[in-house]
Order: sequence, then C-alpha cells, then structure tokens
Amino acid sequence: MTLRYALLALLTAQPMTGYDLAKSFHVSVGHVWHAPDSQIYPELKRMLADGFIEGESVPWGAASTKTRYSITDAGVDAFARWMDEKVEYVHERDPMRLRAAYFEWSDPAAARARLREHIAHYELLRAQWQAQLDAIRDHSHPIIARRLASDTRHEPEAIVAFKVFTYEGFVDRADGEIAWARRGLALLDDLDDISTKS
Amino acid sequence: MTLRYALLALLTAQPMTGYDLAKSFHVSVGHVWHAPDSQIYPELKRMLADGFIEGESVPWGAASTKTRYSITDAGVDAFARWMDEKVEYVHERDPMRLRAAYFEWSDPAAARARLREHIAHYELLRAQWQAQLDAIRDHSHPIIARRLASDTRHEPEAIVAFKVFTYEGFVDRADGEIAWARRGLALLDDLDDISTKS
DNA sequence: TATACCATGTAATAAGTTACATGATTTG
DNA sequence: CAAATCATGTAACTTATTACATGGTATA
Repeated sequence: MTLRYALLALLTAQPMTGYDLAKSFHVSVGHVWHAPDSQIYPELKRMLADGFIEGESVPWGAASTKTRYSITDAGVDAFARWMDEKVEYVHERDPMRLRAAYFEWSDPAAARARLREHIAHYELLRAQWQAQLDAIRDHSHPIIARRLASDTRHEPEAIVAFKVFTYEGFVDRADGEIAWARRGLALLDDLDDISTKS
Repeated sequence: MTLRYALLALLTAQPMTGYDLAKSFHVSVGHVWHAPDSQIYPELKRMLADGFIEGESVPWGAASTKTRYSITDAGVDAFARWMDEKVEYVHERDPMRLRAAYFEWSDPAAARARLREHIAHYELLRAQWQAQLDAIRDHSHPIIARRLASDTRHEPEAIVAFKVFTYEGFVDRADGEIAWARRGLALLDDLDDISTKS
C-alpha cells in the first residue's frame, strides 16, 4: 500500500505515462521505496479505479496512443493525509546480521568474504546516494528541476532541504554499515591471533 | 526461507518444543530476524519433512505429550552451508525516509511528530538491543549460557564475540537514526525561522 | 477453582518476486 | 533496416501479516 504513495509523490511533480513513471521511479523515489515495473503497472490501475489519478490518452507516433496519468485532487488529498499518518515500522529482518551473529559456524575465510561483500554493497549504495544528493543540491536532478518549476505551493528551499536531509540519512547509514563491517574484519583478525597463539 | 536458518541457529543451542522455540526465538534470534508464532509452526513442519530436524514425543503432565525437536546432522550441514552463501540484500523500503523526503507536503507540526516518534522508536529498540548486549557479555542470557555449555566445537570467546559484534551494530544503527531525526527537527526549526522572517 | 501459561496450530489476505510476453516507434 | 527504447502488462509463486481457534496443565 505504501507503493501507491510513492507513486503519488512522483506524480505531484508532473503527469507521466506508466513507462515514464516507472523509469523516473527507479532514479528517484525508488531509492527510498523500491518496486519493480511489474508492481507499478497494476498499482496504477488500482489508483485509477480509486480516483487518485486520471488517465488521458495522448497520441504516440502516427497510429498509436499512450496513456498519461495525472494526480487528481482526491489523490493529492490522500497523499497529504497519508503523510500525516503514523509510520508503521517493520520488524527487523537483517540477513547479514543473522549470519554475523553465528559466524562461529562459518569458515573464517567465508566470514571475511561476507564482511567484504557487505562493505562493497554499501560503498556502491553510498556512491549512488551521494550522486543523488549532489544532483538534488545543485538542482541538476531532472525530477527535482521539474518539481521546483511546477510546485508553487511549497518553498523551493524546503523542497530541496527535505530531500537532502533524506539522502544524507542514507549516506550516514551506509557509513555506519561500512564501519561496522570493518570492525568485524578486525574482530576476525583478533580471534585468529588468539587461537594461533594458544 | 531465511526463517528456517534462524530456527536452525536456535536449535544448535539445544533441543526444544515448538512452544519453547517460539518463546526463545522472540528473546534471541527474533531480534535479528523477526517472525510471528504463526510462521514458526508451519516452518517446523517443513523442516521436519526435509529432515533438518527430528521430533521426539515426550510426556507432558499425566496424560498428554509434547514434541521436542532436535537439529539433525543434515540440519547442521544445511545451516553451515547457508552460512557460507552470499547474502541476498533486499531493496530499500523505508517508510520513514519516504515521508521525510516529502515533508513539504506535511504540516510542520506533523513532521515534527513523525521525527519525535522516530526517535522514540529507536530509543526503545536501542534499549532492547543494549539489554541483549549486556546479557550476552556477562553470559546471563539463558540461551547464550546453554549454548556455551553445550557447544564444544567452537571457542566460547568467539561465540560471545560475534553476538556482541552483531548487537553493537544494531545499537550503532539506532544511534544513527536518532541523530538523523534530531537533525530533522533542527532543520524544521531553521525553515520555520526563514519563513517567519520573510 | 480460576488464572496464567503451555501447546499447537489454521484461514484469509496482502505484498512482493521472478519470469515471461508482446508489439510499436524512434534513431543511427 | 536493425537495434534500442517506449509501451504495457500477466502468471505463478513465495513470503509475511492478521486474526482467529482450541484445549490441556500447573499453580496460587
């Protein structure tokens, strides 16, 4: 159900076809709430049925058409109401920490490999989030640029500041995960020293 | 499928009934990989069918019996193999950051409320994780105590150190979330100053 | 003897994943 | 005119959530 609000958030910037929406999704709000295309199209249908968006048929090429979706007033209302609801936190399900807790059952070499992969994973994510951050800050992010141009009801500084704040939080989290995994590698070294000495 | 390995991890400490397992789960590995009782019982059935655990009927009271499950050699093997597999990272789905990114659509008072709830949520989790950490460190955690008594193939220091490492990672994460939310509150104050001044 | 705890689930639904499927249009 | 991109999905499956359901045993 949250996907619906992620899509509405994107549609507050401008009307889009399902395809555009899916593409834009993956380079913006999809970083915060992931969904594959196969989940986006059915959700659009449901949002249409619920009156949160409306579709307009526009020509595509000589003979074909495509559907452009716009958020309706009811959609904006629903989005604003959802924004003011309490967040439902999901329970922890952390596959890496589940392994880390039982590393004694793992080959030390395998444990090291897992920790190095963890570092690589978060370094990649960190780079992606940092790139988003840079593009948001200097308004070169196309969706932010269009949002700033079209959104007249909110302060431009606030629009940017909240997105910067969000991605900064992700970058911090990545840094935390990387630091944690490095400590894990150091711990494996220590345990290795202890067992070889005795 | 990960739930199965979380349950096997717990059963490496000692044989347990489904009920014991569920209870122990919630105060140990369930902090790392959550599951409700209603998911645990069917998974036990499947693990039994797959030969990862075996059940032994033990008397309960005068007329009744209960089933005590033990991990089999095949179960230990499967667990060890799973430990050495690559971690499958799940995509980001962060309901709080999704809101934070679009706080301009929210009442500032509501945004503040969300951030305060975020802080309260992670302060609660932090306290729980810290309590686990203390109980693991001094071996007063009943499951750790039994594990240390029964597990002869692994170094006691390593058994404890990996669990300490894991929960320290959670505590760090909680600290990060709390610091992030506090910065959000400060940001809201700043934006408030700017708009009242102009 | 009532209350808490032990014991063991099922059913219905919602959400998410993976793989597959097809055809039109634009561009180099 | 071939390849990339645009356009739009469906089907099957797995996982997880929520709510409900029942009865025995120990203990104060």
